[in-house]
Amino acid sequence: MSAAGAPSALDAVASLEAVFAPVESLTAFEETVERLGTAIRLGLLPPGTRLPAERELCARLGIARSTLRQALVALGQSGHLRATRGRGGGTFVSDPLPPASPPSPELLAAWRITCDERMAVEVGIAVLAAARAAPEKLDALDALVLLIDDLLEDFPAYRQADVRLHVGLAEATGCARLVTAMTEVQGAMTGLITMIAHPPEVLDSSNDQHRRLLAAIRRGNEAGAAREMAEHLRGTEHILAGLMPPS
Amino acid sequence: MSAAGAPSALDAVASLEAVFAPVESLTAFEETVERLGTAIRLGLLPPGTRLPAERELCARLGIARSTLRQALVALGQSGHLRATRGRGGGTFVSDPLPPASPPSPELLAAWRITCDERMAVEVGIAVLAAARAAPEKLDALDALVLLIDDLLEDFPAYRQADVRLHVGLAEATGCARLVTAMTEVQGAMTGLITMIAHPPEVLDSSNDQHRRLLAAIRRGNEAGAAREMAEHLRGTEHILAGLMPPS
DNA sequence: GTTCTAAGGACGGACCATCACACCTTTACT
DNA sequence: AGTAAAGGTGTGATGGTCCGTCCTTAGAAC
Repeated sequence: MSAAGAPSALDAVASLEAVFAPVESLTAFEETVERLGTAIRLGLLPPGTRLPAERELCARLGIARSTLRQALVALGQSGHLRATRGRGGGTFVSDPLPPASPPSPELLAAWRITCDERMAVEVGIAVLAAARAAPEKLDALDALVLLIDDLLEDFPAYRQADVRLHVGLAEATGCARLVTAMTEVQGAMTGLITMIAHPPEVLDSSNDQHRRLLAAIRRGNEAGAAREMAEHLRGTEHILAGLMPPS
Repeated sequence: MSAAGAPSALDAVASLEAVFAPVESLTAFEETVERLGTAIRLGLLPPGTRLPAERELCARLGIARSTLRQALVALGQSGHLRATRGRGGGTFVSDPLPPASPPSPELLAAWRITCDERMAVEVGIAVLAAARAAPEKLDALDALVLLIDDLLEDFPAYRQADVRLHVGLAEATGCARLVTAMTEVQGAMTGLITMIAHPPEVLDSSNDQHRRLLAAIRRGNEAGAAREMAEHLRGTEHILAGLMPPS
C-alpha cells in the first residue's frame, strides 16, 4: 500500500463489480404485477379477497389507473384475478387459484443467491424482533404455530401459514420496509420450495424450530434468535442443495 | 377465527399495508446517479479515480449511452465528477470532493427506518459471513481494522475505512446482491452519521467491536457475530436517538 | 508537424411506459 | 325509475430511453 489511506486496487475490484453491475429498473407496471402476484401466491391475499376499487388502489399505489389496469389485466389473464362489474362488483382473487407454474430456469439458476438473500433478511429480522417485538404480537405468532401443528398433512396450507408466520415476524419489527423485504424474499423462495417433498415429519420438526425461535425472541435473546433462524433456514437449503445440479 | 385456515381480518391488515404501499420505480437515470453518487461519497470510488469510458460503462450498466451521460452530467454539476476530453481523457472522481450536503428533511424523518434496515441487513450479513467467510478474506479485514486504529483522529478517513470494512464483510458472503444491499444501506446512513460528533475514544471502542465481530466470524460463531454486530450498530443508534427530535 | 485514435459532447428520431381526463357499461340498491 | 358504485374503454400529451450519427478535443505515434 503506497499512498496512505488509498485503497489497494485489489480491494476495490470486488466492490466495484457491484457498483457497475447492470441496473435493472422495473417499470411501475412490472412492479405492480410482481407485488400483487406475490401477495396472492403467498396467500397474503387469500382466494375470494376483494381488492380495493381501482380508483382507490391506484391512488394508494401512486400510479395512474391505466397503469394499474394493465397489471390487473395481466393478473386476470394468468388466472389470479377476476373482475365483476357493476355496483357491488370489484376485482377479486380467483378461487381456486390457477396451478402454480413450474419455477423458471433463471430462478433455478439463482437458487443459491435467493437462499443467501433470504438468510440475510430473515436472520436480521429475527434479531430485530428479539430486540423489540411486542408480547401481544408474539402471542399471535405463538397461536399461529399451534395452528400450523394441525396442517402437517396439507402442505399448501402449511406453507401459507408458514409465510404468515415469517411475515408476522417482520411486522413485529415495526418496520414496513422489512415487511416488504420479507414478502419479496418469501415470494422468491416459493417457487423453489414447491420443488421439495415435505413429509409431515419434516414439517413437524420445522415447526418445532418455529417454537424455539419464538421462545428465543420472547426472551429477547438476539443471539439465540439468530442461531435458531439460521438453523431453520438451513434445513431448506440442504434439501435444495441435494436437488439442484452441482454448480 | 371462524373459518378454518382463513386469516383473520386483523392479521391481514398490517401486511397489506406493505402490499399496497406506493410503488416507487426509479428510472435508469436516477438509479445510475444514486449508484455512482453513493459509491463516490462512500469512498468506494476515491477522488481521482477514473471511471471506465462511457461507451464501456453504459454496456456494463446495461443502459444507453445517452442515459448514462445524463447521470454523468448530473454528477458533474453537483461537483462529484469532472470530465476531460481527448485521448487519455475520461471521467474522473473530483479531487477534492464537494462538501457533503446536509441531510435532507426526508432522510432525517426516516432515520429510524434507515437504522432498522441497516440492522437487519448487517446482522444478516454478519451471520452469513460467520457461516462461510474465507479465512484469507478475513485476514484482509483484520488488516483493515489495524489500519483503522491509526485513523481515530481523522473522522472522514475513519468513516471511509469503516465503510470498506462493512462492505468487505458483505463481499465475504460471496453474494453480490448482499454487497449491493450493504452499499445502499451504508449510503443511506452516511448522511445521518455525519451529524454525530465522533471523539476518538468512541471510534476506538467502535473499532474494538470490529475486532470482536471479526473474531466471532472467524470462529464461525453465528450467534456471537449477530450479537456483536447488533451491539456495534446500537452504538450509533443510541447517539442518533439522542440527537433527533422525539418522534 | 501531420495523422491517428480514444475519449467526451451533442443531436434527432423512434419507441414505449405512463399519465390525466373524459366517457361508456354493468349492476345492485333505494 | 333513478342513482351510485364499480369495472371497461379511448385519446392525446409527456417524458424516459434507446439507437445511430456526427462533432470536438487532445494525447500518441510516426
